[in-house]
Amino acid sequence: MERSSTTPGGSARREATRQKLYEAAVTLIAEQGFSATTVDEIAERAGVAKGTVYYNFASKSVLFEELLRHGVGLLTASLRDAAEKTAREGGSRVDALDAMIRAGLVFIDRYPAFTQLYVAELWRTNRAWQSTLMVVRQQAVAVVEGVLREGVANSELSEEIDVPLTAAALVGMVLVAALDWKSFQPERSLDDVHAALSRLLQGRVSGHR
Amino acid sequence: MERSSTTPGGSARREATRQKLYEAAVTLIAEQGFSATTVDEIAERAGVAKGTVYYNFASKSVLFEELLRHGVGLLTASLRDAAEKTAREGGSRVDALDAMIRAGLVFIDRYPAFTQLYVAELWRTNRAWQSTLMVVRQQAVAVVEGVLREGVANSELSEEIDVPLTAAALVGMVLVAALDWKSFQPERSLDDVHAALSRLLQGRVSGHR
DNA sequence: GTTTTTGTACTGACCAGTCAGTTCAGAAGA
DNA sequence: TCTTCTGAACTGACTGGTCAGTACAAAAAC
Repeated sequence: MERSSTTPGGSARREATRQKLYEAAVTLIAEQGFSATTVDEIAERAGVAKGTVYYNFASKSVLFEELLRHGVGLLTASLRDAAEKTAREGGSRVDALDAMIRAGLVFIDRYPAFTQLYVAELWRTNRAWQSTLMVVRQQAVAVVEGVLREGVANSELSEEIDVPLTAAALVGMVLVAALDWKSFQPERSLDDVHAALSRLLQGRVSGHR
Repeated sequence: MERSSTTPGGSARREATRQKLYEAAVTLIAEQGFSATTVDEIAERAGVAKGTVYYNFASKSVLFEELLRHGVGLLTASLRDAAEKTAREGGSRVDALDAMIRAGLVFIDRYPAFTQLYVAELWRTNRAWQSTLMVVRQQAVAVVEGVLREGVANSELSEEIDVPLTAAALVGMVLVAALDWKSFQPERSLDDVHAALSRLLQGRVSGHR
């Protein structure tokens, strides 16, 4: 009997196989892109037969879509956690943003391939999984937007800021800086990178003022 | 007689054909990715025969590499212009950064497909044109780094900033915000977007201080 | 008369998806 | 405990289609 959808229930064995396939697919697709990655490669890297891929997923693109959902789920949860923890501990909204920057960096540090793949596919148009991507993007950005809005509401942040645009810009700042970090100067520490971005967030770039 | 390398010289007619091919390729690859775009499609969209593609470029990936070089050349020139113009008019380095943000937005506004494609390919590893990308990326980021360094040198900017990382973060901020603008709220004006990013750059996000 | 483009046809490699058959893990019976 | 049975999970050779790149003769363009 086949399943092949977003099935939470499933034997332990099956779940393990799916996990192996996710891991194989994420690195290969990050390196080469979706179309340049063959199902045979994914199966080989995961150490299973090609048929197993199709036993577990309806198609190559379904595998990819579920991979996306899975990964962004992790990211969103981690951002939300960071924001809530800050709030619980009585931090300001700017502190929450800062904590989210760090959470983003930690995520990218742990799952660089996923991040790479996400960025590469996010702005493509005319692709099968377009709608999935939109949903999934909105989930992540919405967390940032939420904190910005709260900050504006309690006038901790200027009410002139453009919430959606600023949220996108912040996400972009972290994303690109982190990918650069991983690609071009991987020896640096997370704290280092975090400090640099924090400074930018809090406008401590200019010398005086 | 064949040519098919980075040939600056070439008849006007040939140059026109190449231009048509660039334009066709850039939109198709931005939408679908490199591997999912066929040479037949590119030829058809450009309104030329398939043989013409191979008369003008050695292969599909050579066409793509030259496209990259061509596009980033335009961007780099435009950033440099903005920085120099500001300097000539006696603006500060922060003004120069602001002008470069605007130049970046103008570029993305004019060549959204190229930008999309560039972002999608930049962090891929294991691809044929990897080295081309590295060179080309460095060209663009170097312009921003240059201005930051000058700012630090004349202590207009804090000497604690991390130049390469901050440059990457700024580029990312503009890139992602602009792609979001184009993809999700294209009705907004360039000035609007510029104002939001400018505010972020100058730390005018917090309400007080 | 030389360069560039056209159009069509072709080849050979590659690849997503299929399917008939095999293995496995654990339940039911002895 | 050991055997048999069952359905879920997995296998890998195979198929049909797609596509990069080639070939080339004839026509435009310069």
